[in-house]
Amino acid sequence: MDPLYKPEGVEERWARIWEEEGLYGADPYSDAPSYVIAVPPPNVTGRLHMGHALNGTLQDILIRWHRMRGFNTLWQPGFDHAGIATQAVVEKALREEGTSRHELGRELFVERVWGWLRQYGGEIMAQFRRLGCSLDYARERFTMDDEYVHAVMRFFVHLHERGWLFRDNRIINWCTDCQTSISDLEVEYRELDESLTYARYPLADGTGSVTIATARPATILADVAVAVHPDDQRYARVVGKQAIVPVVERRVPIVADERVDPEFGTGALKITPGHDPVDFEIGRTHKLPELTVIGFDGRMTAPGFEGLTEDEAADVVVEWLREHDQLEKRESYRHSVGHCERSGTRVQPLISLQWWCDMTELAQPAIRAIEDGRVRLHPSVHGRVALDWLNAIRPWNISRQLWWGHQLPVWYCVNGHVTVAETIPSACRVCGSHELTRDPDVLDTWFSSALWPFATLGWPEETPELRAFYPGDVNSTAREIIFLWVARMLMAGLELMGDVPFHDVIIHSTVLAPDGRRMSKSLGNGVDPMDVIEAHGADATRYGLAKMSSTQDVRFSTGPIEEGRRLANKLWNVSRLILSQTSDVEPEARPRDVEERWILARIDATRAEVERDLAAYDFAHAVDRLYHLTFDDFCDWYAEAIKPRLYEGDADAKATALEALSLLLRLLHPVIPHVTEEIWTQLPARDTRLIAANWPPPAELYVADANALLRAQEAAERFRRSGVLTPLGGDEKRIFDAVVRPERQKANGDAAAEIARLEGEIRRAEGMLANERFTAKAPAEVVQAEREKLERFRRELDAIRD
RNA sequence: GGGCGCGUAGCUCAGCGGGAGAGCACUCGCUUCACACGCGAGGGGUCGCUGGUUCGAUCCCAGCCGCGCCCA
Repeated sequence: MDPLYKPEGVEERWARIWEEEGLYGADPYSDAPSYVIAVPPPNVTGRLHMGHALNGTLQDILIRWHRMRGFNTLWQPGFDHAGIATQAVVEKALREEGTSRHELGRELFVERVWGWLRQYGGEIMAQFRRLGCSLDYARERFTMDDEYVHAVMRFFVHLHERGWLFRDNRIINWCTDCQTSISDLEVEYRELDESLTYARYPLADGTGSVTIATARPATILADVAVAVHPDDQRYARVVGKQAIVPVVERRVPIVADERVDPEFGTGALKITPGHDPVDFEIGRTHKLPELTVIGFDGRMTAPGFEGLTEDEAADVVVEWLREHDQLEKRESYRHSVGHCERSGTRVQPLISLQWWCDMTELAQPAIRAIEDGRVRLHPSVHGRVALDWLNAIRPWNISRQLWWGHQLPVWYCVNGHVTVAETIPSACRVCGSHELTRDPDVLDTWFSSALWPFATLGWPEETPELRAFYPGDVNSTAREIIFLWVARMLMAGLELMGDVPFHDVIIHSTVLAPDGRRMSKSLGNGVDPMDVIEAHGADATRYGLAKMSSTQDVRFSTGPIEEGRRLANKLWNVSRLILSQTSDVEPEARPRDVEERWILARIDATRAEVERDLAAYDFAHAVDRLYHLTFDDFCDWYAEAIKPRLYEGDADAKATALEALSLLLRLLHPVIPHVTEEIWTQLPARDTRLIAANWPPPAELYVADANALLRAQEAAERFRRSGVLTPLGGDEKRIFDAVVRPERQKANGDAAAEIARLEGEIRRAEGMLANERFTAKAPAEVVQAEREKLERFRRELDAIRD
């Protein structure tokens, strides 16, 4: 064994062996209790980013831990087809070839996408392998697999039969760049500095005018009303009258509606249902017409304005207002404006004929599941966020104007009837017409991901997998995915399977860039986890990421990763020490001396603490405990203390050391699997791979009397600090001599400093105890503890002075 | 605009009602036969600010100042 642990090669080798030996595989026929995590399906075109690496690490720690505890674990791998992202990638490639999807036509285009995916897709699973993630790779699923498509079609038909799907012209978020609608959750808001235009709308009866404020003057052309708040006294007299829209000179009603914010602008709101979501709602309430003046290319369609950009049209409108003395003022205005998160293009709210899913009934069981704790979010604050969203849930626009994805199982006949069917129908359900046209749209990607926890198991077929592995246990994901995935998986699972898809949802921290901002491609501040693995090893990366997981967002730093690397190296070296001296024995706990009972007790206590941490999904603390167990307890004290006996050839000490090491390796394995497996291989008498070894059971036998250890440690500290040798006897002295080796060490401080330190402590304790209000009001045990500390410091001081 | 969260050692972060912690960085001492990716010791903090509650506040409450995220 090399004195320096080098992960290169070792890690790849173990990852390969574990997978080849089938140790990642789940068994649907096993009698053991199952433990199931479905990986949040990464985008098939994506590459591993820090969020994936962190999430993969946490899930793998849980999976490996449960596997060692005897659970039949399934970590379900696979991909999401990522409609817009994948289509965009392939379209870009086509553009570079000088062609386009429209030139190819739909069928050829879809073939191209498959071809592209065969060549470049799915990279992430290889990266997960490199990280040591023990997904059951043989079970990889893709949301575009035939079986999966079947599940999606079934889901659509099911929702349709329930009466929750409808087709309607409603306002949507249109991306003029992607040429598709996008859901509310795909819109990101950005602050923009623009201007607010105040325009006077004359009253039709000639009794004056109403001034409105708008950030988008071009949409005046599509105004169909003016609205004011019903309680707004300023406008009470005009409600019910008519106003004349500038430029187009349209007479429109002035209505009262509570959704108008009296504080905004003048308190009078122009209503443009065709181009604003709130106006759309108000328009529907008041049964107003829905006019559109902007097309799907973002250009004006209004008569006389055709082809102009919105800004150009705005200039014309404002100029008209100025000429007609109806422009009151323009002022600068900062507001947040929706942009397509994919393309960055400003979202164009438009009215479009789309398929929608009414979510109200789907949401109710999900709300109850969260409320009654069948699904728990960690940290729990996210449960409330999810509930807020579910309680205010809105119809979901599920159709996308794309070619890549699940084409809607909807056919229209020449007579305008709609047929919804899982498989291609031969005739219209209503009139029997054979002239059917399939709806060209595809489903929102999240529509299919909602089925992930059970469609991957074969639903709607009743497979052994579905019986064995549903419901699952944990869903681990990033905060921004709560609504996109977690809530929708929950709703779909409850609706189709009658049970929650998982019981615990871990919302992990966001790993920020070192500069404290979010890692982003456009900022170029991202850290590639594969570079980190390359530089420090997968084990170190896993350790570091677990350490950086938290309820809070954490800036990425290499510190914790390097800590993991040192841990691996430390473990490697203490293993070298023990293995080099113990080739003639087998691991067995035969503790004879106090330090042996002590380390076994420490290992067991840490086991219990780590179990508590992991059960609470507190990975950072679990990992921290393991670090200190290894460095401080195992290496600094235990290994040093038993060295003399190892060198003497004490068979009991050797056997116990091997056993202690074997326990330590098991505790560390879920976090740093490669190095622990590599060392494990060299242990004598192992009958299994470490990945499949049993997690140490509670060992209450070794509740050790640690006083001798404690006194030796205190004496060591004092000696090193002050040069003062504390009189010790028996085990205390033996341990002290073995670990400290005072004959070879120079003390650093001096006795005077140690005396001063103790005197300070005594003054502090005396001061507290002299305070009558403290002794009278503080709990008795606190006061008592303080008295005992005082006595101890006095005793120590006396000992030094002697 | 609504909601949530964060400001603790030079850096990254724990702690969240009874003596301010870890890792890194820094200083000093160690060619100690597992490890210099090591061992030992040490310096370094009015725990964002201002009030309040309490015998006691980094921790609880209120306000303020910075920073961030989510939702509209």
